[in-house]
Amino acid sequence: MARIQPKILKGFRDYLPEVMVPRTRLLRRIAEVFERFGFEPLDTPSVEYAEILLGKAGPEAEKLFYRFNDQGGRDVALRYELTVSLARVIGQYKTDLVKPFKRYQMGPVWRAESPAKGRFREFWQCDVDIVGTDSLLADAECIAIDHAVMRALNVPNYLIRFNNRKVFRGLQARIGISDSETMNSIMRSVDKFDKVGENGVRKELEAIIGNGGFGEKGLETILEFLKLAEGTSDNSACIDALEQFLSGTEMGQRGCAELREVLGSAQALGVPDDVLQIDPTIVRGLDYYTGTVFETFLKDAPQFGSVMSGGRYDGLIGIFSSEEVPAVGISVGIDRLIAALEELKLLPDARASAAVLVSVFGTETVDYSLKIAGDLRRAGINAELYLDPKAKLAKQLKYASRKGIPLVVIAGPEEEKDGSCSLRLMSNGEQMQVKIENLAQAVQDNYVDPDPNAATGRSWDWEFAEDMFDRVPAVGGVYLLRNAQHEVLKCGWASYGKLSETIRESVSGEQRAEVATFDWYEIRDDNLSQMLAQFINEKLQPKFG
RNA sequence: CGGCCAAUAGCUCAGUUGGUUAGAGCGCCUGAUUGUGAUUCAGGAGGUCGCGGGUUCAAAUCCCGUUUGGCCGCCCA
Repeated sequence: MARIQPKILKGFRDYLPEVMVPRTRLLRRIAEVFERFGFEPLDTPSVEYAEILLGKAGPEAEKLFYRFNDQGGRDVALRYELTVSLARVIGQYKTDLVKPFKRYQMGPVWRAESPAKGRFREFWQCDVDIVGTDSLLADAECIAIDHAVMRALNVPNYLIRFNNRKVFRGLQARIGISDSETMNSIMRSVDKFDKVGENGVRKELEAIIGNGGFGEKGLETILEFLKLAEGTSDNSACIDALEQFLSGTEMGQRGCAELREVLGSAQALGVPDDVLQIDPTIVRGLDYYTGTVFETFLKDAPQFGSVMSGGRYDGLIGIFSSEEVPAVGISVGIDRLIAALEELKLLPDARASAAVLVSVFGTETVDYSLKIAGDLRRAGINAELYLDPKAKLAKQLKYASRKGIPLVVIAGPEEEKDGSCSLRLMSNGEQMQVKIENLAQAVQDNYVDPDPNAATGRSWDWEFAEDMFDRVPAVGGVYLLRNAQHEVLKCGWASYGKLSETIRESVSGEQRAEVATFDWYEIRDDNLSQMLAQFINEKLQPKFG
């Protein structure tokens, strides 16, 4: 009988464990941020009635659906994106949902288009939306979420460029275009500004002129408008310039007022000014955005395009409801983001779930190894047991090495005799003898989580450098500053969430040169933190008091 | 959908006027006096040369068809 060839469909992918481990960590971290902002998860079926999913998709988009008849002859399709299902949920459970409805949803979507580099037929979307409020605070929250996600993933040098569609509508009024179809194609062209540059946009616009709607003068006005923000990093000056340019158009004035309000709220939420940039060339290619729009770029990897983007779309969610439902949301381009982080070497290189492999020396000592593995697991440590007691030790070590498990417990008859075991560090081959009652502690002390974002609750010997502070999780507790000789210079404490900034602000300019490293310990009780810091200061009498 | 290119071991590929039993590197498995991995040495497994047809004494090699993959364009973001 002929063997069936193992193969997968074009445009579909396997996620092997080595890519799945960092991927799920990343997704989990993003979900944590969403939940920190009070969003709940939602999931919906991947197959729905075609009439629902097709929604208001035009005949062009319809071709891109995986659509078929099920065994009962129903006309169904695989979901094309997540927003339509959200709209259906809003319409279907209207009275049950608390408004504004805040949900996040991560899952695969399917598009029957031709696969290309970075474009697949099955890929993940990761959406977070606020439905049912037109408050601009929601828009500002979205920008704050964007910023928080980038922070949580440890991304350096990102820029959130944002704009407001109403500003563009003001421009439309200014030029005197009334046809919204023309305006949509103009926006699609402008959206390519980054990719094709000013001249590319000019060419595209010239092509549109042929179809009527606006003339040479309008084209120059558009290009002039697009360059308003060029060279300035001062956002409020930028808004002023836009406002002046669009004076006399009601929509333009409203757009600028919204921009100003969202910017102010985002700043008040703690988004620093230098990651935010007003940019009139950001319009998003999709037709349905109505207000705030934004995109996020990595300055160190701009070729990947926007890794996270979103905006307000007040007309879309209401298609299954009787009234209009305002909404604002973000979509994380998870595949792009992973590709970009990989390029920048920012992906945790964790390949194994296990922190430690418990090897099995031989059939006589199996139960001893089983006990050790059980103890480690009860202590909350991810421990893998080698499953073949007859395998040579060399083979077991090789197994750990190939899987990227950093620690191996070796427990033969010699160790069993005195209730100990050997703990081997695969990174350098070092081995230590440990009593089994101390093993869990020893594993914890020697396990370096490959994910730099993992909040371990305590950490030692962090280099006292500017970029490290951002990696201290938002917790409270006690910290120690040390000099190059590892002597304690200062001990302090921070209340919940303030650890990072407290450490940063704890030394004066001249003291700073002396500080080499710092340690921190998470403590959830401020009183306890304070007492502990006081106690340490009394005991050690550190130089900086 | 249109154009160009490719398809030989798990992976990357060599194999040239058609000629014995199709090769290399990497990877994988086993071993090098029995308690130590990613280095070294020895050995081993693994291929109907994408599939179908044709030309020929003889095809991985030449011809036709077909399928799959890649790049460009169209489309989509």
